[in-house]
Amino acid sequence: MRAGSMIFSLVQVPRCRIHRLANYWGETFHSLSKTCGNNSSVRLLSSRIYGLQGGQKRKWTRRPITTNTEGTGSTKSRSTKHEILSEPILKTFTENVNKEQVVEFDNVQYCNLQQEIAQNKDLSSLVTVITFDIETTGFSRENDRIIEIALRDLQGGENSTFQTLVNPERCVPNSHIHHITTHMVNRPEVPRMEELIPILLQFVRSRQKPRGYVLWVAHNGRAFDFPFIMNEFRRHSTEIPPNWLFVDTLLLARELMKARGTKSTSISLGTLCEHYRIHVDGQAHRAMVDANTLALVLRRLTGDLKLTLSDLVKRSFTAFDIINSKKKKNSD
DNA sequence: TGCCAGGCCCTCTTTAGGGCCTT
Repeated sequence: MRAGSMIFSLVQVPRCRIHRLANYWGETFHSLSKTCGNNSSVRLLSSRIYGLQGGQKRKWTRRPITTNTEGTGSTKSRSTKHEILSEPILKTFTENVNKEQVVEFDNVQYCNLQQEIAQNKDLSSLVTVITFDIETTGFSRENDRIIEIALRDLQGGENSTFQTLVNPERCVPNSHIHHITTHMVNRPEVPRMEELIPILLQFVRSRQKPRGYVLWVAHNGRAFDFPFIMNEFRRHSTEIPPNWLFVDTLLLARELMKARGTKSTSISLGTLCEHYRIHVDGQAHRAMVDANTLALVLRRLTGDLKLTLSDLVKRSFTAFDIINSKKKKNSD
């Protein structure tokens, strides 16, 4: 059986009043634990793009890059072969992606999510939940750069994940953290951020529902991942799509801690994994591994907090919120 | 010389500071 066909789509869930996320995603997460690292993904680790502006033709090389990945808590060493996949969807990403399309994408009229929530409607046909993680050259969103990005669409199915190294065009000083070296990313085959953004937008677009929203989930995303992504977009004169919402699992973990009256407990992703006895399948601090781990943590957190998809949307914030809070703080 | 990230939360608190979390 193909892994993708085992994934339980959110769209297939019958409408009901109580939309427990844990119930919705039960099958999805069950499958996730089996399929992490499988071939239901789009990897973009070896690419070359020409002429992003003006819809010029671009070429993609098929140059496999091999990286060694150490398994956490294990002496086993795995060799992962990264190369451009040949699925039709990837062809869609790599052909005819230009800024005009992105602008067209931004002109789409989205549904009124608040109204849908107020009417207690099932949001599963409107919201795409994506866990994601980035690896960077450091903590500074201004001075550091993204060197790896990975996404997992929780509705599963074919091409539900996206991962790639990113060429930062600078040295990587913190390889001891993620084991991504300067040599691995500073290569012509590895896409630069300005090349990657249109493809990333196209991928997300392929996963979202008609007139729907995309809920990005990251751990400590409010302070780190989301502003980092926003800065990269700003640097390359691209606006964050208006239908992107963000949820921070660190805030959910704090909420759970508070509800339980627990204090002074670590709520790092690693500690949450230990708490929930989640097996990390691969090397932590690699984007895809952490995005997969986060998907499992999210399931447990939303289950413990008894959150529906609507509840999660209510706890989300927008790029505007992040910018606004920063401006407000600066003016204080 | 001192700083070199920044948002959120807690507390010995809000006219502030320290710790956690992300790489």
